[in-house]
Amino acid sequence: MLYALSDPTRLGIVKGLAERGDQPCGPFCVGTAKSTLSHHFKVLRESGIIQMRPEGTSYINSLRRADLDARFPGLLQAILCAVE
Amino acid sequence: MLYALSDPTRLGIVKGLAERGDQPCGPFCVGTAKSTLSHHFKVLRESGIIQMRPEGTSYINSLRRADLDARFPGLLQAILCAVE
DNA sequence: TCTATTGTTCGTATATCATCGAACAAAGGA
DNA sequence: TCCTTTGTTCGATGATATACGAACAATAGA
Repeated sequence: MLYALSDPTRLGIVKGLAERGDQPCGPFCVGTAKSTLSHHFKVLRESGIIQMRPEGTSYINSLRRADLDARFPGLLQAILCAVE
Repeated sequence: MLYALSDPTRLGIVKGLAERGDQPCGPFCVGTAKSTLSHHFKVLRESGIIQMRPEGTSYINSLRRADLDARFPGLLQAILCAVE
């Protein structure tokens, strides 16, 4: 998990989801290739930090806050507070 | 800082310092080359996580808990708790 | 002075990672 | 049916990281 969040792009995604709520991948696609973003979302998914659910023509990403708090108590919040 | 702690070797060093208190590099030199350890200690030092003070013929490493808590409140503790 | 201990630095090899473009798959709407 | 949108997968590439041995510097002690 620390590895997943040690990349600035991925940390930015997590921060964005925390601040602006669930959203698809699109909004993060600024200045980065689609395939690169897809890779980062996959890393976040496989490390259990986010989940994607299909909705209409796209997918909605959301933070798995409850799961993370259960496995790493306080860690996500500490990281999000420190990101400012 | 997340990058520094995302490496298992470095996380092990930080955990060792937290559990067993200040100590030189030597005790961590099991199964890893001296130069490799020196590199990891340097990364930890440069990211502000530990500090080294000369003492006799060697150096003593210590966690910079106060500084870390000031900059990233609760983060170190959350990580150490999660490491078990 | 000589030797041992402790950690650093250097050069190098290997592995991993981030990034990209292009091609692809799935679903909705015209 | 055709086209658009959204995201994935597949190489390939360049950058970065990890790891090692060997040589080095500084210090303490015999």
